[in-house]
Amino acid sequence: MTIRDIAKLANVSVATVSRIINNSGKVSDKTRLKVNKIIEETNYHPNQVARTLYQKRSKMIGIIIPFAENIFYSRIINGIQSVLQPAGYTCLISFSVGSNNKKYQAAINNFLQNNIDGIISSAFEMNENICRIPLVMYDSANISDDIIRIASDNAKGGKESVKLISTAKRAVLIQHLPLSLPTVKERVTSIINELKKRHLTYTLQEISEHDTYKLVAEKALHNIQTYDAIITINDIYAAHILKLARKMNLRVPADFQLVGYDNTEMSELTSPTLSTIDQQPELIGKTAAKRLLALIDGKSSTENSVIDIKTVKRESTK
Amino acid sequence: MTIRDIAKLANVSVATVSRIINNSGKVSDKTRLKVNKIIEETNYHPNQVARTLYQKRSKMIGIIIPFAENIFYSRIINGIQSVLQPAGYTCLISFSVGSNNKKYQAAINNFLQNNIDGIISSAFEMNENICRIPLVMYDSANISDDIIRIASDNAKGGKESVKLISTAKRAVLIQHLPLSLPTVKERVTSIINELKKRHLTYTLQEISEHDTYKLVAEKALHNIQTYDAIITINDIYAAHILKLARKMNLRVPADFQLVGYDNTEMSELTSPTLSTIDQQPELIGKTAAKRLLALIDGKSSTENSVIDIKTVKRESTK
DNA sequence: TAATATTATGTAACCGGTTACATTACAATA
DNA sequence: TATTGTAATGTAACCGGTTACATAATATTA
Repeated sequence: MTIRDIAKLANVSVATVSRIINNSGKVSDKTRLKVNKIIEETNYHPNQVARTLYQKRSKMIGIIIPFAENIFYSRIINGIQSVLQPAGYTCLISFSVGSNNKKYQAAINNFLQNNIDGIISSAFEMNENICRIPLVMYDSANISDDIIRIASDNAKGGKESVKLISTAKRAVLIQHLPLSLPTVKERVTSIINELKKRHLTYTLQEISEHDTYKLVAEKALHNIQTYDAIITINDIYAAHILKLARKMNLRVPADFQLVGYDNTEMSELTSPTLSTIDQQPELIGKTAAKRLLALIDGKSSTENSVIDIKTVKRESTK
Repeated sequence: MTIRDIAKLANVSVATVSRIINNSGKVSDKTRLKVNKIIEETNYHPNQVARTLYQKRSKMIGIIIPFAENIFYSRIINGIQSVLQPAGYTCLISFSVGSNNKKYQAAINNFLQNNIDGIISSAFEMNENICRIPLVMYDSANISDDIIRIASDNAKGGKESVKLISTAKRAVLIQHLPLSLPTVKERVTSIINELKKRHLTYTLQEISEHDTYKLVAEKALHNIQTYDAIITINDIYAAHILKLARKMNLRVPADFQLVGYDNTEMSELTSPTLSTIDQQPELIGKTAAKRLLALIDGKSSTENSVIDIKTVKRESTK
């Protein structure tokens, strides 16, 4: 069933049918009624592909997600979708791109070949093809002033982590992923500043993404008698530290305080429950989508959006 | 940059360029080299939309996901993507469809309008439009013999749950979502069969999706002195029960045994760690994608795929 | 060398929409 | 009534690919 079939059935031209479908141009009420009735009866739905070909607008947004199995990104997607779907947009998603540049380029090319209207992407390589279409980045570095970046308030997140364990007397252990990751850099810098301001000493311990949770927990507790508190990478790492601490008969927060990150489901299920920082990923996603839609409609500034974090005080800190 | 531009630059016809791009028909080596060089130099990529319009094959698969924030579905997506992406397919995903039939229909219509090549969907309403395109279902009822269904071995999952707590002397409490959900029905039926076979008594307790975790935990432990074991809905519910049990000074598995489902990250982080059943969602996703590709290529039978489960024995059972 | 088969290339229609422009119908005005 | 303006509708080109069919070039065979 095509627009020409409808036109024939209604004894009008394709232009008239198109006008009715799109509510554009002048059409008499009589004709509109007649055509709409036939559209209804035949359950006709215009083909989006044909539309896209001519208009170069696909009503599709390309989304790049580094890791599919990470709940943080799932929540971001949830936020994105909650804005895009009511606006009539569909999501073309490339998962598990990780930091694989080849996969990244393949995903972008695929988007471009499908006349995508815009891209929401995490960390990302510059490419002249991309810059021509609306782009919003999340969870990545501040690459250039021309590119909108949606990021959690990592500085505040770091500062609030320190506040949670501010009663520490001895040194604080900071576990972190490589500082080459911009979000990590921001957070750790802020943690250090706040510790210094409070005249607390600290030790940095860099963790590789390839280290097992178990190993990271062992590293955390190896010299635990030296420390009063651990600020670790996120809730999962924190939960593994708690597990090992239990085995070692260490009490939290009596022997040491512990701070996670992300406020995942498990952070309120551990014993003790975890103090943590909520990045509000749904809000990150929503904001990214809103900014992108504004950009597509040509009415957006290029300033970045910083998403507020929420401090969640629970039992693992004093 | 279009195929006509390339043809002009290379002094050949569009047909020749098309043949070269698609490796179809006869082309002399000389011409092929000349054209490929220009394609390379201009970084030309054929437009997928135009292709799709003519061929009615979009190289896109529509995926319906009920809940974006559920890690179980994230893992299924991961599995799907790991098969589809190397095969050159892109995923058009509708998240958070839940059991909202309106959203469901909208998603399907959107897929059809985009000339999608196939659909991977969870629970789903019949619709004459859909049946015309390749479809694979997961996590849903066995609607009809014509539709391929990929499902976890719920019967085995139920049976293994019982085996985990088989030392129980008193009754077993079974918490479950409404039996109108086909997967729930299968599992609970199997649990009951296995309990009967072992001459164990039991109580069924139906839980609503809208009940809070806290409430469900309270319901679970309300008459706990009556029970020796609880088989609950999944790991999250189980973890909440553990949390409340701790508060009530109940020991697990000494006072009662507890079985979760899904083998989520948190199941090895609780104290005690949770015995659970792994549905292997990545495998479900992979299988669904493979079956769909076979169906698209017209070389698939309509028989269902049952995905094996893995029993994970941990500390919450004896 | 002419006839024929084979290979290489080109032309134009097609996919199913949108829209610039042309045309027709009808109402308003002189 | 003739003229002009406006509303309604129609025609055909266009988007950027693919492919059936036609034609040209070259190789093979008699």
